[in-house]
Amino acid sequence: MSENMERGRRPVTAHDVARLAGVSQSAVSRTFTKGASVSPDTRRKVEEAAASLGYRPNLVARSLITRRSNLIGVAIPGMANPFYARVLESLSAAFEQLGYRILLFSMANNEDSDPVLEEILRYQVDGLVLVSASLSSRFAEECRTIGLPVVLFNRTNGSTSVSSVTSDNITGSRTIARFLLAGGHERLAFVAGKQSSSTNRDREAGFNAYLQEQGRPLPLREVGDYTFDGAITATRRLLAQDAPPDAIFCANDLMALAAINVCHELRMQPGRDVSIVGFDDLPQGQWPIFGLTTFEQPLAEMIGRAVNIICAQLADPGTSAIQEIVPGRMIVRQTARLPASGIVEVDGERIWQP
Amino acid sequence: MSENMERGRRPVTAHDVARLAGVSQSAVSRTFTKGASVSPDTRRKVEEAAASLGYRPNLVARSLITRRSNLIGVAIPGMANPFYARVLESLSAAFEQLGYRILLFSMANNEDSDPVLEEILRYQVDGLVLVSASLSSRFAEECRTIGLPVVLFNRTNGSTSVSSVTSDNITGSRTIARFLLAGGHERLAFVAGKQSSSTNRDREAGFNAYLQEQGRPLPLREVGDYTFDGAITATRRLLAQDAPPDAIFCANDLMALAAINVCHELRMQPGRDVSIVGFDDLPQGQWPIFGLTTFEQPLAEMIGRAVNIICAQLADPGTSAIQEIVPGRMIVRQTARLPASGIVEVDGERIWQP
DNA sequence: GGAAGGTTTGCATACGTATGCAATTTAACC
DNA sequence: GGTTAAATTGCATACGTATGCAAACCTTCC
Repeated sequence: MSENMERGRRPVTAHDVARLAGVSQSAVSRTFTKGASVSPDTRRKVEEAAASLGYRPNLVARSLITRRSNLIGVAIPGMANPFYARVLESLSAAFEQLGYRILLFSMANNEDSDPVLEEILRYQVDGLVLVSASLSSRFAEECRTIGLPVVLFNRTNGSTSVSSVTSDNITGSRTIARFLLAGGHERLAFVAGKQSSSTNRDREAGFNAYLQEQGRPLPLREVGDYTFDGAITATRRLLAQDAPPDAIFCANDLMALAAINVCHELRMQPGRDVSIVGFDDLPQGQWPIFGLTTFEQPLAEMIGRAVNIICAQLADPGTSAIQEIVPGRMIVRQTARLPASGIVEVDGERIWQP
Repeated sequence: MSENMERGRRPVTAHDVARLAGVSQSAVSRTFTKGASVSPDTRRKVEEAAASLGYRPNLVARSLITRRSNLIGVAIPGMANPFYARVLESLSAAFEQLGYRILLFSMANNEDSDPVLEEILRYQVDGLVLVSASLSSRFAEECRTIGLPVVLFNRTNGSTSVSSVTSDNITGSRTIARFLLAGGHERLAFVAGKQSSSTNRDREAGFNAYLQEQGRPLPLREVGDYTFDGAITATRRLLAQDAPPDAIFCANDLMALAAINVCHELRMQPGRDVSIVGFDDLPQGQWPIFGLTTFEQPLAEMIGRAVNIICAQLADPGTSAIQEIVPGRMIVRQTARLPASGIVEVDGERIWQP
């Protein structure tokens, strides 16, 4: 109780505890290792000694032995988009539940991610979640070699050799196209996200595919880069045209909120003067002032799948890669004119089911 | 190039590289340790061998020796409040610049933080940033004993023995009170944040103190708990009164945005029918649809100070604790009626300087 | 060419814990 | 009480790297 009070003292180790408790270091280790064999008597002695010295097991040393760090590396783009903030929070909560901690890596905007990954791997993380980032085939191979579970979140890779979890972007955007046509819109526009992202590719493809199937022309198109400011500019351009669109599908909610802001500037009312639809279902979109009509990305479900994939691979490194595509729902609020039919209410949300 | 290709192979170690390169393990270590003494020749040999084997230094083993993990523990509340998302992102960016990584700990809503800290310390983090969390004196003492740099961010502790960085909440809220009175408001209201937080205490104290000094009655008061939903309820109650307030000071921006949403519901226009003021200066407040008048928390500056405190203590554990209070500015936009004078424009922002 | 000084290298050990193994103690049972 | 099985314990070693130390090497200068 007294000798550990000086500043900068050498940290208390299992040996110190063992000495004080009159047992071996192994005994100390075993009392702190769940499932090990210790008699109630020694356990008590050890725990008392540990408490009196303020002993705390050194997880770094433990990791070196067990080859498990209990860390999950998470690479995530900036948190300017609230969607990513939610992803991180949910991931953190889910993994903490399982006894894992999050080692955070911010990916400065979609630069090459390889150097960052190189760094991550040195930390001996037990698993890796790449949010909206891609994985070079070299690293995919590398991770498989060392048996490191990896999952791409909200992004797919070309190859099927790496696991991924996405929402059903194609069906979602097809549904949006169908919803807008059913609502009697004539002149559609699409505000694209980052051109390099798989989500944008899929959302644009699904949207355009449905329009073409219905013999409609392709939508007007601007690029908002998945950012608020980008979408402000894009929407202004769209609405300043001689023949402006009567409906705008923004490839994510953040951009849709920007579009609503532009409407506000122009004294236009979303849902009456022009329809705005997003993709994500952010909490902000539910705010009364926005009331955003959007296609849901079921975050909780997606997180659950991602965690399961990691756990499965952790339990058996031989588990093969899997591409999960989680279906979502069309959430109807006030920013888009409604179709004549198909609106149902499901646990507090209005859903469109064609 | 060939033997590391099988799945689940034992990871490549410095010994393997040494053997292939025909040097000692020490030489390998030294080539990967910046500032160590290696001849160009052996360095080349080692680097070639390392590349061909795909060697990656094991930072866990290194940490065990050097007693530095290059990890900074960050404990942060949920990210429903965008302010925290920004804090995390900025912290991460700042520390990555210095070669540190963030180990993330979500604090489920203000439960006792001690068990979480207990856990953090086992990971041998080099520093600790507690965002809006307090530190029991027991742990403060503990951290000092083991020489672990700690800084409270956006919260102060009672004691001066632990470092903290906050914005100037008292001056800020005094300024808001003065601003509202100068704008001719008669009937003020305050929407409080979490009662247990030091920021809320200070903001309420400063606001009330100025009113009292001016011989004004205390404001109406509701509690919003720093949450959007809480502030929705609080604002509705305030505005439903027989004699509703003509100005509402919400203790943070998130609640102010909620208040604006309530105004929208009630067909009231903020800045004309009622004034709304926040505290934070979130990016969302700058959105055209909100145009929130607020008192700034200068995030970049605050992050810089926090990082500096950690670094100073890292360099010299004897460095004494310091309480940093960073001044902010009153940012004037559209949600509050303006005083007759004192508005100036500073790099694109309109500031009120009484 | 040789001495002095600097640079590079390998050996051995340490970091703090987990764990296989053998020895010992305890429990169980007839 | 004696035998067998089970539970507990300590010893010794391993994890992968960094580093003090002394030996080996190279450079420089007279």
